[in-house]
Amino acid sequence: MAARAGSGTVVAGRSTKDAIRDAAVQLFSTKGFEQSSLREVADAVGITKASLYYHYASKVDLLIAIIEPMFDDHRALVEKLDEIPHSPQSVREVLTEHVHSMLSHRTIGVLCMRDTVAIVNALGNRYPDMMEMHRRMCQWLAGPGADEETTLRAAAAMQVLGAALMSKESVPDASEELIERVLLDAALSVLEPAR
Amino acid sequence: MAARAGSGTVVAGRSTKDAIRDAAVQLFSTKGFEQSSLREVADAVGITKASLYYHYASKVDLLIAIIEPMFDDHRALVEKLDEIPHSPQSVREVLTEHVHSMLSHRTIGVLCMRDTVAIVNALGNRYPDMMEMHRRMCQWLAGPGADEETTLRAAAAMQVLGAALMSKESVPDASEELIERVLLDAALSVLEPAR
DNA sequence: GTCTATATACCGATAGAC
DNA sequence: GTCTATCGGTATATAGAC
Repeated sequence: MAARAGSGTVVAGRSTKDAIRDAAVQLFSTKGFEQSSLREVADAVGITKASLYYHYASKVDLLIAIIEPMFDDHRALVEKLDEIPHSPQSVREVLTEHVHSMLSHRTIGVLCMRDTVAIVNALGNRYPDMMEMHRRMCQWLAGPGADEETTLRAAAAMQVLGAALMSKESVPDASEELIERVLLDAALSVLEPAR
Repeated sequence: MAARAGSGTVVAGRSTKDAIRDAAVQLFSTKGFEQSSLREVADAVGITKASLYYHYASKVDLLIAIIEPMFDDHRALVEKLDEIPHSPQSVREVLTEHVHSMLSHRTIGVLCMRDTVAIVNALGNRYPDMMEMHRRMCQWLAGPGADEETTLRAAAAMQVLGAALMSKESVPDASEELIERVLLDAALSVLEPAR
């Protein structure tokens, strides 16, 4: 597939399939998954809806292509947790890995954070463990036998790391190193009880 | 179904209009605003879609009836900020008022947090300042002339307070007093640079 | 206030020509 | 790979009887 002139907008080196995914990320992030029609995605790419279906079998398949890499990273981390003993050091390591993983998926961050219901609705059947993963992460973070305050602090710490997914909006020019350092420190301080 | 004097039919002390709103909150929170049809809302109440339109002029009007109280509280706080000088004490007071306000709207918390894009899309024209309010709050919290780290810490602190809106999921049985105390302390610790 | 019935529009998805 | 054309379904919203 080479670059084309006229109404075609395919850039050399980037396949139509990738262009569709990128346009969909942009659209889904601003308008939401359900609020965006495949006709709008196709228009943004410069093709028709029928052509889009040549590359993706369904709207959900397109969403999966967008979400799956981040989802796989998150699952890989969560499934390790059972074998990691809960200690101040391991907490720091797990949080570091998590915030690092989130930063590497920043482009789809807003989509994940602000359109969660639609995504869960669309992918809930395909990934039944989707909801449980966040819960397991919070639970491990709180530690065994955690009381209500500790559980709440763990949930709040996860919220802090969620700020990484929206850092393109809040601090667009900040380096990943700064974001990782600051959010890790912030999350750790949330986990500590009042001084 | 006992009719009462004046306008409005009352079922067990609750008007049909209120019943519609409550059913919509429940449905929108679990399925999302756009994924929920007015037919589903009407079915949950036990009326038809056409009857629902007698009480609410449109789907967006129904959403407004749900969201507006929280939105008004938030705006009232944000519009005071210009006159509040930035000090450790005023930061604590503003955060306290904000988390208190959020806790009082916990029933629509999940809807606001997990379906933001759909809500902004539906109400964006009606409330143009919706997006800006969060930004102004973050900016005030960071203080005048804030650098990137401080700005990021302010955004993360706001994320922590957002945990209040999902506390029904994370710590269903916790008291409002506990949640308010813990999240306020957590948010304040996020704002402080590394020790 | 609630109903039945319907207008109108757009959606996801498919068929088949080129 | 991309197109035109269309199917079947469902959505919001309305009209008018009771």
